[in-house]
This record gives sequence, structure tokens and C-alpha cells, in this order.
Amino acid sequence: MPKYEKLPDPLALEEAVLKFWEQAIIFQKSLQQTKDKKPYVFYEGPPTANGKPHVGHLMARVNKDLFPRYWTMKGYYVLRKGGWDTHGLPVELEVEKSLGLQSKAEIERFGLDKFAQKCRESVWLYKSEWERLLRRTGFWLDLENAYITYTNEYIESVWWALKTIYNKGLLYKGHKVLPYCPRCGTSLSSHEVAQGYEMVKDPSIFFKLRVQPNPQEGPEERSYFLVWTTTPWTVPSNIALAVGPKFSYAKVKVGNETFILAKDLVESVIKGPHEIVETLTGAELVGMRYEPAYKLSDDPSAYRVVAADFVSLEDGTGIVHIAPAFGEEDYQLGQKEKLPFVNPVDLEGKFTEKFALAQGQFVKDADAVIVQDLKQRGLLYKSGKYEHEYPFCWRCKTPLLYYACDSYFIKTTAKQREIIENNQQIHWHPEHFRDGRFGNFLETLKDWAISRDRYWGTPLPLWACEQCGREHCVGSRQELVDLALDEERAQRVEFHRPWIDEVLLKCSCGGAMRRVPYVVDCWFDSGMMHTAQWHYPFENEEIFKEQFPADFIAEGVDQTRGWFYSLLVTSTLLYEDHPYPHPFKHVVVNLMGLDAEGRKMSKSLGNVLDPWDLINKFGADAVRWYFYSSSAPWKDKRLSLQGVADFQGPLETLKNVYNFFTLYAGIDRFEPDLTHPHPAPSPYQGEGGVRVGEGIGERSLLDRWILSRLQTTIQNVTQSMDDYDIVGAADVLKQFIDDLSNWYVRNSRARFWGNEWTADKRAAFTTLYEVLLELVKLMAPFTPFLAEAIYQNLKTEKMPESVHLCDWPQVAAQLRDENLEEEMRQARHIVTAGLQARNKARIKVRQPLRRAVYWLQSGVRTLRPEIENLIALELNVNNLSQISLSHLREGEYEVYDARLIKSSVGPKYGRLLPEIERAFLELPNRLHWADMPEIELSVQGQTITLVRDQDYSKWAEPKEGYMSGDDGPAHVIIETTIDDALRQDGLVREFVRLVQECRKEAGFEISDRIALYYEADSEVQTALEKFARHVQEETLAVMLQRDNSFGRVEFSKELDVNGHRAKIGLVRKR
RNA sequence: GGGUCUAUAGCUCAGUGGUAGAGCGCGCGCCUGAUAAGCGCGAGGCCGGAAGUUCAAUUCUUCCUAGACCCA
Repeated sequence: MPKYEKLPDPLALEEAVLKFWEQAIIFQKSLQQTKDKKPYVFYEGPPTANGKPHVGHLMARVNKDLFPRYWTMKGYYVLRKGGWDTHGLPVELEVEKSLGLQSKAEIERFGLDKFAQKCRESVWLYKSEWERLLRRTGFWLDLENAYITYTNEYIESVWWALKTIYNKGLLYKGHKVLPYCPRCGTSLSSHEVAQGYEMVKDPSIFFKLRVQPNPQEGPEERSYFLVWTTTPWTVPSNIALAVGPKFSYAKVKVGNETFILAKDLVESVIKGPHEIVETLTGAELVGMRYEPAYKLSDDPSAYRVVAADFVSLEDGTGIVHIAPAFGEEDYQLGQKEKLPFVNPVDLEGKFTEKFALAQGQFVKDADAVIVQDLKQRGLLYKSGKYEHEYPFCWRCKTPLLYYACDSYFIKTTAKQREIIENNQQIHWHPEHFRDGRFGNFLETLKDWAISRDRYWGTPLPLWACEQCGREHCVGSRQELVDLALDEERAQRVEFHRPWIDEVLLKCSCGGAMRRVPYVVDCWFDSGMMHTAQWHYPFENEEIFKEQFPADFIAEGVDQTRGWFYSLLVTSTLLYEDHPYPHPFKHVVVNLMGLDAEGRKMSKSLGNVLDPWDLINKFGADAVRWYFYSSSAPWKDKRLSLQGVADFQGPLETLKNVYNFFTLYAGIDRFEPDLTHPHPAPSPYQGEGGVRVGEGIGERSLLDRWILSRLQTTIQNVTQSMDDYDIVGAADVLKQFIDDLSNWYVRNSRARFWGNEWTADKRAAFTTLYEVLLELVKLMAPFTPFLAEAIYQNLKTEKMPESVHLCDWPQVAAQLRDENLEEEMRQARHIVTAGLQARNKARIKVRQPLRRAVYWLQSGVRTLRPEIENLIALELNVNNLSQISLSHLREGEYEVYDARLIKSSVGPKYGRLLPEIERAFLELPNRLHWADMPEIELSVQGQTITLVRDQDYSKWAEPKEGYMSGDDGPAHVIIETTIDDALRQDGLVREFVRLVQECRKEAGFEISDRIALYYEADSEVQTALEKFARHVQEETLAVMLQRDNSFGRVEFSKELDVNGHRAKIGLVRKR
């Protein structure tokens, strides 16, 4: 027998549910129960545990939990292996900070072994924070078997991947231009760079580079390319000039010199008298040679004009100075044009002997020297200051240099087509990510710089011979042992620096091979989780094959170029022949959270919302429901306590419905299992022997309606969830909860409190019981706590132990009645319209009225009598009837207008519409025309026939004594005249309500019988005498008597009954 | 500077080539045997700005502005 208990407050409720889940090991049971079923694969994007979880993480995690719960209930096996991302620069920085280390040199002095130990510990700094949050939000994830990227097993799988890629010839050594801090001796990640932009004034110079003399030109004719830069220190490294091939360039004569620059920029750059002597395209300039300002390269391909698409005409001269060592675009262009590469700057940012003029000087300090030198040599056209944003090291404020560093690359460009093709197979939510942000990124794919000149990470498994230089890539521990000089050491070595660096390998030349000093980009680690989490291919082949690819992942938009990318690239490169080389089939992308003002949350603004503030105030379900129902995950969300509070309505309503049911089910000791005297074939076999909708023939119309609505809801929620439309699913549930509470329960209340245990009462209890039971299953993935709490109270012995072990509800087609649902929808419109009319007429609902009429403009137009009765009750009218529009004029109502329906006429007549409209409005008597089945108009010599209800509609307004209202397709007119009989009726109802209030005030139980004494004027008395039986029934009064001696009563009160003074006295009868 | 997304009521968001919607908040009222609930009504909008396509644009196209995110 169910426990009919009220629900505790959300926080207590959730704590109790958490305890229950843990004690009864429900999560484990859900896995156990489904372990032989078809898998539905979820991949956990590993968080790094050396940062606290914030509210943005929460957004992704509620989505991550939703679908696994749903698919588990649908009967799939959803293994949810947790994971931790434990490598990378952020970890190192955290440790540097805690140890007070300032640079790589200091780290090395401190000792790499101790440093690595610290990194390993630091990773778990906030682990318990994460676990606490995951537990509290109801996020079911297998943390006991979580993968950890720093383990030797994980790293070995990553090595296997790198070796596989290496063997395909896709791992190579090259340069990459990276933002680099010369003081710290390290390149910075883009995230770090973004923290350090500042507005600065840099020198801005226009300098001249002489066009290599044409033999035909006289010695006096000197022409120059005019070039602009804000980094004079890069001028010595200049190797080429870039022009936009489609731009126009001008030769401008100034004195006896000729300058070449973009035509559009001549006026802004050239001061003083000048003359454009020739115009030519950028393409025509390509291939021309010039004399460098400083000749650091003897390569014959240096110092020439090349074409580039990044040239702009925003600033400068339209001729861009190219120094491949100090700019990403420059470097790429250099590769493409096979330009030589010169770098006169060392790793400390100082000029080397290659540039004697400023040898030993820090590059930024050398700016002035170079400008001065150019000026002296007559190569400076003009100079000034330029204000722009420039990145600085966020730690030491040193200006960053874009610097070409040695780096290993994965040649992703070789597989670009396959990567793009695989991306097309992925279902992105929202869809536009596929070809939008993510697709565009893939179109401009560059090779992946995989190496980092750091310490704490997966060591790059490349060894190079100290003697012959031969390189070898190691793909497993076995291979390492086989090749090691010291096998024993290789057998037990920990796969991290500095220990792995001590393993030397035998080279075929007889020399020793030493590991290259790099570690691997930690994005490669996490991107390999599809394989490395199982230590595949070294073990677990079966489970790997079952768990690849993922059906579903969910992460924040910031993972576009992070995890989404690294998963896709690794699996494309490794599993080219797999039927699903794309690593995930569906991905739900969520945006980051903003504060209440729409600003980004950041520590510096102090507007960061702590997830615990939300959870401790509202509970986890409330927060989850907020994220699900407020808007799609990929919409901006302005997070605030108030925002969460604003979305709690449906949950409150559900609790109320449950509490209502519980109140009466408890009183009547309703037992679901014993309420089915007819073991008739059931349309749907539910859990634990409860057959939803059994004995449907006995159910009332409302019962059948809500059961049908339930089926529709099941279908629509399922459909939305299958489409990964979270907010759509939440919306369907919201509407159903509203129908259940505000229509089904509201109109069924009397059935629950009847004295007799009638078939109808049983039907009401059974229906509401079934509906609640099914509803909480639908709610379970969304609000797992509330659903569980209600389920626990409703379930019988035979039912599954937890709502999360139940099967997902299925649609019982036999219980659906779409006509009934449609009619009921119309009924609700009619009721709203009728209440609106009463409101306008200022007649309260308790005052009965003689009659109301309605008509419906669209949808189902005939309602069965039972539904009309329902409407009449709600509107408190004695008579309700439908009327047809064409009868309006004959009765008490009058038509006042006719309206053209443009959406019908427009498509038929197009350009004639304005004319038709004018003619229509000019009809001499539209009141008359509105009644005609057709109207003929003559417009521009054409006869236009308009059909009533199709091309135009009529409108009605009530006369005196009537009032109208409308809602959606429904129009209602009520008769507002109240005659004596109605007035009496109203008095009685008012009297009953006041008595009920007094019963409550007196503290009587709902079922207490009373004796009722009253004193009132003759009008009230007449009414009461006339309707005495009704009054007694309604108030459970065993006697009703006029009596002015209130001495013996338990409770008495003066009343105002619609303006009539009265007094009543109550005595409880036991 | 480039890309993607967003812009509708005080707030959070739906939506549509044909007279603008919901929830919350606010104001007023109703109902009450769900009672520390429930319901209705109302106020409040040049649908971010400009141009174009169209008989008709909040909706489609282009540009601009602002915000978010990513990249440079």
C-alpha cells in the first residue's frame, strides 16, 4: 500500500532521496539491470580537478545526466565512466604559484621530480569539491572507475596513437609561431594570452625599400616600396613583401623619388605635392625584387614581392612586411612561398650576432636603434606612434613576442577532407554548429602543434640518436623495454618527466637515443579518451568496440576547438576504416552562463555565481529544471537566484497535485491493486500489476481525457528527447502538469471527497494515481529527486524499487482520443472567454446566470453534451448552447462588423489586395453584407467573389443585458440579467461558502457533521428554506434551523451574504 | 580585424510573410473541501536601427549597432 505522506521541503526531500539511492545502490542496480541490453554510449568530457566547479560546469552536467537517465529507462545500457583531465600548463602554473616559482629555470633548480610530484597532487586539490557537487545534483557517473589521463596505462594508449600517426607519416617536426614570453622562456596558450592584452603606444614607421634597379632606368630614377610596421625590431628579419593581388597600387612621384603603395592609401600616407604616374594591380607587382634594409639572407628566393590574401587596406600602405620568424601569417606564407627563414633573436628575446647593430639588446629596446639607423640611411619615410592592443605576459608583464618555435606537428591537413566528411555525420545541437562555427574552423584547418616545451604532461614518445640523429617513435611499454639500454629501468619507469628522460634507447648505429624533451598538448590526451580510457589496444578490446563511438556528449561551446576537435581528429586519424570514424553521434552544446546583467561571469567583475548558492536555496531539481525549461542550452542564459525562482511553477504545481491526491487517498485508504474488479484485457501493462486505463469504460469523460492527454504527452516527450530537444520536452511536461492540475483536478475535486465509495470515486482515484505514477516516470530524468520521492510514496510492493529502475512509459494508443482532447481544448477556451465576460460585467462566478452562448471560429466546432455540462458548471450558467453566426442577428446579439481575412484573399489576388480592401471597407452597409454567404466586388474591371468565413468573417457585440468575451477561437456571450430565482440561488451559494469558511475557522475536520443555526432576513431565509437540502448536503449539516439563541453553539459569526446581514452558529455532531 | 550566435512586454523566452504571444513580476478582481495553494482580467511592445524583395516584413535578403562566444 502506498504511503500517503506530504512531501517535505525540497532540501530535506533531496537529502533523503540521496541517502536512499546510496543505501539501496540504485545507480549500480540500474547498470546491473541493463548490462545485457544494447549500449547507449556516453563520453564524459573530463574536467580538471585543480579548479573549482562553477556554475558553467553545472549547465553542461545537468545535460550530461539527463540523456543517460532517459536512455537507461528506455532499456539501454548506459555505462557512464567518469574521467579526470590531469595534465597541462594550467596545472603547472598552479603549482608554480603555490611554490613561488617564477620561471622554467627555477623549476629546474627546484627539481623536476619534486615538481612532477607536486603536479600530481595538485590535480586532486578540488576533487572532493567536484564529487560533492556531482552527488548533490544527482549526476550519476561512475567515478570509481574514472579514467585518469596521467596514469601509465592512459599514456601508453596515447603513445600507441602517436606511433600509429607517426607510422602514417603524419607526425613531423617544424616551426610554429607562438606567443612567447622571453622572460619566462615559454610559449603561452591562447587562453593565457587573452588575459594579458593592454593598450599600448608602439612606434609606427613607414619605411622605404628600394625596388631593384631596372637596367633601363637611369641612376637618378629611384623607386621604393613604401612599407608600414609597428614592430621596427622585426625589420632586420624581413624576407618578403606581401600585396593583395586584386588591389590597385599606384606609383607616386614625389620629388625625384617614386613610391609604390596601395592607391586607396596614397592620400592618407603621402604628404605634400605628389603625382600618380601609374596604376597597376597587386598581381603585377608579384615577383618584383627589392633591396632589403638589412641583408641577413643570401637565399635567392628572399626579398621579393608575393601575393597574400590577408593584406588589408585598413592601415599602412597595402604592402605588408613579412618576417616569417615573427608572425603566424608570415610564417604560413613563408612555407607556401618557400621563403628562407632568418631569426636573429635568441630565446631571451635578445638580438644575436646575426644582427650586429643591436647585438645583446632586448628587441623592444632595439626599436629606437633601428629607427635611427633607417633614418640615417634615408630609408625612413616617416614615423609616429600607434595605439593598439598588444599582449603581455599575464605573470610578469613582459611584452610577448610572436616567435617561431621548434614544434612537432600532426599533419591534420593531410586528412582534412576526411575530418570534414566525418563532421558531416555528427548531429549537432544546435545544428548550425556543424557548418557554422565548427565547420568553418575545419575549413581553415592547420596542422596541429602537438608538442609543448614543458614538464607535466604525456611525454612525446620520440627518441633521437645522439650520434646519427635517427628518430624513433615508441608505441608501447613493451617496445620501450625492447629498445632500452637499461631494460629493467624501462620496465618500471613512470611515464613522466624527468624519469622517462632517463631511459635511453639503443640505436642501430650503436649510439644512444635520447628522448626529445617535449610533452604532448593535453588536448591530445583528452581527445584520446575514447580509446585510452580503456587502455585499448593493450586490453579491453571488446568493451572498446562496444563503447565506440559515443551516442552522445554534452559540453560547453568553449570546447569547439578543444575537446570536440581533438576527439574528431584523433578518431579520424586512427580509425579511418571504422564505420563510424566520427567519435560522437550527437552533441549538445551549451553556452556559458552570464550574470543577471548579461555580462560574462569573471572573478575580476566579482559577479560569479556559486553553484552551491543555487542548490542550497532551491535544491538540485529546481536548478536542473531551470536549465532544462528556461531556454535551449545553446542560448545565452542570465543566471540569478531570481531567474531560477521564476521557473519553479510547474514543480510546485506537481507537488500540489500530489499533495491533493495524497490527502484524499490517505483518508480513503485507497489501494491501487485492489481497485480493479474487472480483470479485463488491459491496453497497457504498467509496472507492478497496475494496468493503466483498465476498465476504461467506467472512467468519466475527464478521466478518459486526462489519460488520453497522458498518452499524447508520453509521445511528445519521447519524440522531443529522441530529437535532443530538451526545452521542447520540458515544455510538453509543463503543459501536461497544467492540464492535470487546472483542469482535471480542478473539475474532479468533488469526486474525491464524496462519502460513498462509488465506482466514479474509484475511477477518479485510480485515474489520478495512474497518471501521477506515469508522470513521475516522465519527470524522472529531469527532476530525479522529486520524481523519486513521489514514486516512493505511490509505489506498491510489486513495483520496481526506484523510479529510475522503471521502464520509460509507452504510448497506449487505445487510450488516445484526439477528438476528445481537441474538444477539451476548445472547452478551456470557452471557459476562459466566459470568465472574461463575467469579469467585464463584474458578476462573480458564484452568482449563477441564466444562460450563455458560444461559437467557435476554428478547430472542432461541435462539443458533446458532457463537455458542455462541464463548461456550464465552470461558468456557473444554467444553460449553455452553441449558436451559429448566421443566427446572431435574430436573437439578442448584434453584428457590428465584418473583417477581411487577408491571409486568404492575399495569395489569391496578390497586387489587387489593396484595392479589394478599399472596396470592402467602402461597402455601404457591412452589417448587412457580413451576413451574406458571398460578397461580390468589382475591382479594376474584375469581379471578385469573397466567401464568408473564408475570405471575411463577422464579428458580434452584445446588446444591453449581455456581455461577451473571447479567447482563441472561442467567443462567448453571457446573459447578465439576474432575476429573483437566480438571486436566491446566488444567496444560497454564498451562504454555503461562508459556512464552509466558518467550519474551517472553527477548526472542524473536513468530515465532521454539524448542526447549523442561523438568523437572517426574510429574503435569505426564504432562499435557505427553499434549498435546505442542498445547503445541508454541502455543509454536512445534519440539521438546519432558524434560531436566534446562540448560547450553546461552539462557533458563531456575523455574516455578510451578498449584502444581507446574517448570523450563524455551528455545533459539531459526533 | 574575421567567424558563429543573439536582439520581441519590466524580467526569462516562444512564435509567425497577413491586426504580436506565454510564464514570471506588477495592479485589480475572482474562487476556495488542493488553503503558506488555485483562477481570471488589466497595464506594459515603432518585434535593436537602416535599406531592399513583396500587394503585404517582426518574419526573407543586405548593411549597421549592441552583447556573448571563438579566432587573430
